[in-house]
Formats: sequence, C-alpha cells, structure tokens
Amino acid sequence: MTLRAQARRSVEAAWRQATTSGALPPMPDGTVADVTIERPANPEHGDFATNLALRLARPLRMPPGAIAAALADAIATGPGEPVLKATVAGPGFVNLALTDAAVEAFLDTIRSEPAAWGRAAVPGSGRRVNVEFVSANPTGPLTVGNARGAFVGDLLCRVLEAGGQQVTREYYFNDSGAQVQKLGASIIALARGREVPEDGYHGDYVEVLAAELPAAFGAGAPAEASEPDDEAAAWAAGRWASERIRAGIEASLEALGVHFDVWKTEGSLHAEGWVERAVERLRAGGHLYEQDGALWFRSTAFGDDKDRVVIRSNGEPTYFASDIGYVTEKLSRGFDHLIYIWGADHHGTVARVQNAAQAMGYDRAAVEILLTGWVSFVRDGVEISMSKRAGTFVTLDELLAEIGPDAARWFFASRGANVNIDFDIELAKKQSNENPVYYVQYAHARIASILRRAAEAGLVAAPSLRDALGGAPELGLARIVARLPEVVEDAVGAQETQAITTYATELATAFHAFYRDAKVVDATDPGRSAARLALVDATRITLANALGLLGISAPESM
RNA sequence: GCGCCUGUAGCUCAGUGGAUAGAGCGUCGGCCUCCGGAGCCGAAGGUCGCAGGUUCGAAUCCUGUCGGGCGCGCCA
Repeated sequence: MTLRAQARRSVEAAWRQATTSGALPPMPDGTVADVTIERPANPEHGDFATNLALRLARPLRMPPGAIAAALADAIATGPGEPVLKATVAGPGFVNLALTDAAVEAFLDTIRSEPAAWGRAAVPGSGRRVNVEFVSANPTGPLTVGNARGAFVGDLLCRVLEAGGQQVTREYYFNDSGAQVQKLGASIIALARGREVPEDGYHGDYVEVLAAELPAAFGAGAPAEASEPDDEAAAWAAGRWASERIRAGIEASLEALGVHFDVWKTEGSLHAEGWVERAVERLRAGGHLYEQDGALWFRSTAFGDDKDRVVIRSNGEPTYFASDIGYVTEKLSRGFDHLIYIWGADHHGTVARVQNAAQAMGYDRAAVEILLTGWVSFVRDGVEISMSKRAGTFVTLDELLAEIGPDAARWFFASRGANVNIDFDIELAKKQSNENPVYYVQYAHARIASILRRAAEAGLVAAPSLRDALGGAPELGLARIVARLPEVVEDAVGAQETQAITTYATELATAFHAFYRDAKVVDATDPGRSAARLALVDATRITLANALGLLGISAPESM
C-alpha cells in the first residue's frame, strides 16, 4: 500500500471517528464523500493534504476551519502508532506530515523486494488487454511519423504491465491490398529499366528492392508495352517486397526495444471468415440495409453523423468491414479490453468501430481507441513532408542513428500522447547531449560509482533504515524516493507516462543535491556510511525502475 | 459549414478543481584541495489566446469567441 493510501485511510478513519464522537454532524443524506489526498506543491505544507473539510463545509453546514480542526484532532487521537501529524492550514486544508519513522519503515521494502518496487496494485490488475499499434502497411520502411505510435504504444503497454495487466502487443497490416500491387509494379518497372509509374513508389528503398528482385518475378522481361501477365507479376513482386519490408520493420522496432507478440494480416481475417461472420452478425441484429447496391451499417443509430458502407456495390468489403471482423477476432481470443492507437487523422473512424462493436453486442467501453497527436518534423526550421510514395521522408532508423533510442523514448514519454508536437531534428541532435534523460541516467551511474567505491572501502549498506536516517539531507531524499508507487499508480490510471519522466527528473535532482550535502563513503564513520549507502541504493533501485518502466537503460557508468 | 484535438516563459513542453503556475534548453552571474563538473547554487523571463459563467477556490469544468492542426469517400 502506498503512503498516500495509508494517509487516505487515516483521514477516512478520522472522519468516521469524529462523526461517531459527535465532533462532526453526520452527512444529511447519509452519503460518504470520497477523500482526496494530494501532494502539496509546497513542501512546508507537509507530505499530504486533504481538502475534505472544504468539501464538507456545505453539506455539514459548518465552517471549513472547524471541520478541519475536528479532523486534525481525530487524527491525533487515533489508535495505533502515530504515522501522521495533522495541522490545519489556509482556508481549511488539513496538512499531513509523515513521521520520519514511517518513511524509514516504508523504504525498507525497496531493498528487500527491488523488482516489485513501483509496481502498482490498482484496479484493472489481471486484466487481459490487447494493444494494437504502429500497424503501418509494409510498403516502405517505418518513418519518423510512425515513431510516435511505436513509442506511445510500447510505453502504454509497459505502464499497463506495471499495473499488473496482461498485455499483448499486436501489429496489424495489409499484405494484399492495392498499395502492395503498386509497390510491386514500381519495382518491376525499375528492374526492367523503365520509369516508375506516376502513382507508384519512388523512394531509394524501391531501387534497392528492384536490384534485389529475383529474376523469377519477371525482372528480366522485355521493357516494351505491358504484357497481360503484368498484373499478376506486380502482385507477386509486391508480396515478395512487402514481406521483406515487413521483416525490416520488425527489425527496426526490435532495435527500439519494441517487440510485437502478434503480427496479424487483414487477409487472414477474410480467409478465416471473421469478416463474413461479423457482417452476418450485424445483419441478424438488423443493423444493416441495402442502398445503391451497397450494404450499409446503420451507424447513425448509435450517434454517428452518417451510416457507413460495409460491402461496396462491386461486392468488395470495405476496410471498415475488416475492422469489424477484427474486433470479433480479437475478442474471441479472450481479451477483456482492446486498445487501438491511431494517428489523429483517423479520428473520424473511431465512432463507427465502437458503434459496430456495440451493435454486435459487445461492451462499447471494451473497445478503446487512443489518438496520437500530430508530429511535425522540422529540419533547420523547414517542415519535412512525409510521403512514402514521393520518397520524401526520414526513416525511423535514421532518426535513431542520430539521437539514440533512450533520448527518443524520453522525448515521447515526457509529452502527452494526444498533443501536437514539433520535432526539430537538428535541434534534437544538438540537444541530445543536454537531454534530461542523461541527467537521470547520470544520477544512476553516479550512485553505481559510489557503491563500487564503498565496496572497495569495505563499507556495507545497513540492512534496515529504521531509526537510521538522522539528517535533513537523508530524509528529504527518502521522502521523494518513497513516492514512486504513487507516481506509477497515477500513470496506470491516466495511461500516460509524463508524470514518470517528471518524477525521475525530480528524483535525480534530489539525489544530486543530497550528494552535494552528504558524504556517503566515509571510512571514519562506518555507521553513518551504512545508513547512507542503504538510502543511496534505494535511490538507485528507484531510478532504475522508473527508467525501466519507460524502456530506458540505467547505465552503471557512462 | 460540421466534428475531434490544441493554444501555458524566448524555444520545446509538464501541470488527473486547491495554497506563491513548473521543468529542460537558451540568456546572465557564481561554485571543485573533497565519493563522477553529463554536477551544484542563483538571477532574469508569464494578462495560462480572449471574454463571460459555475465554485469557498479555475491553467484545469461550462458557454461563446479568435488562432493552429486533423478529419468530414462505396480510400486505407
């Protein structure tokens, strides 16, 4: 249990006690308000604060100051060993200060179970969740435009895992669409020495693929006018190329530390009948109708602004039809929850997918679609347009070669997923040495160095911190170290990572200040060294776990 | 026109109704005889786009408005 949760319990108990004793009147309607506990911005206000008195003032028809006084009094006279010192402040806040002993006792759990430290026991633990992200079609290498989805998705998965959820990372792609044929046609054209078609693919990678195209795919055929079998050849070459590209994409993602558990093709959904069965299910429920020769889903019945075509008038199912089939396929695998991470440009398709899920009888809330904001990539102040077909893009591999995966991860982790951001590549390169991620990693490496020094000097960390942290430098750092589980808990709830990067930076700052004020390795005072070594080791574990949660390395030296 | 996202320091961005709105970078000024200077300390820099409203309390919630982005296909 987090210290915050303990504080909440104390306040709840104090409220009950004050009500029972008559110090506070009962709630008029018999309800119980949620007790909110926050970390005050100003450390002089203690470790926690609650606004309960302010919120009870109206229903209890008492001045908030008087309610706060009653609550503080009840906390002071509560049973058991005192953990919190309560004071009334401002317009009616109750400020709560942890006793030093409570902080010391709490920190002992870090070094006894380092792997568990920071994992949050929150609602949703044990849930089986499918997270589908990136899902770029393999018609070209991943671009920096795909980077955000890759990092945001993987970071989300890591956060959910820290919350005890069972996560499957899934990549969905189309290996049989018209774009694949276009890719094949472009390659064959180049292989035969012709120009790439106007609407074909033009990147350097297309030339590379053309040069490697085996002769069996028609590379050596005459350069003259199109033969009847060109279409088939383009398909075959396209499939060959897209599988090579897909393998390259997988390698790029692995280089980022992003591993997908499932690679799913749109074609397989059709081949296995998922799309057909899902359409039948909608039809049976009366959610479909025919018009202009096409089959429509009555999406407006669920609040959409227009109905959506499922089967085109030419008999071909739409991409939306595949989406519907995919929902049923995913849920058939036993997931409790589906998360999709899409670019902001797909927001118009969110409602129809959720509507279809609802129409098929699923819990609408089980299909969660998160949208990432737009990333404008800029080089030297000029925006880079991203087009695979035009061949004007920066690949993810190139970006990583320039700024490195740790800095890139930090960049995306420290920003909200749904905000638009500007990414100046030259600036990122220039600033990479000043990147906050190195500041945090440096703190970790510095501690590792201290621990090595201590070992050389024959100093050993204290087994327990109880009654060991004497001074202000120690207790200041210890209080920040103790917050990790709360930060993770909030991150899981919000499905966001910014708070983790903010916290890691704050912890590193606190450590650097501690390092300045407190000598850790001091052979003349082994007792004090032992206590400080234990604290510093707990700090190291906390930094490593925070970074690890983000998929960022925690180096022993740098 | 309609819908969604967004507007916070010179720049890039945090800030899930609370107390004096923060960080990094940039700028300016300091700090090692000492466990890693990729560090530490300090300064300047803000009408939280604007206007109303709700609330004891609003950067945060609501309405309107202005600016930016993205959508509004029998494309994917």
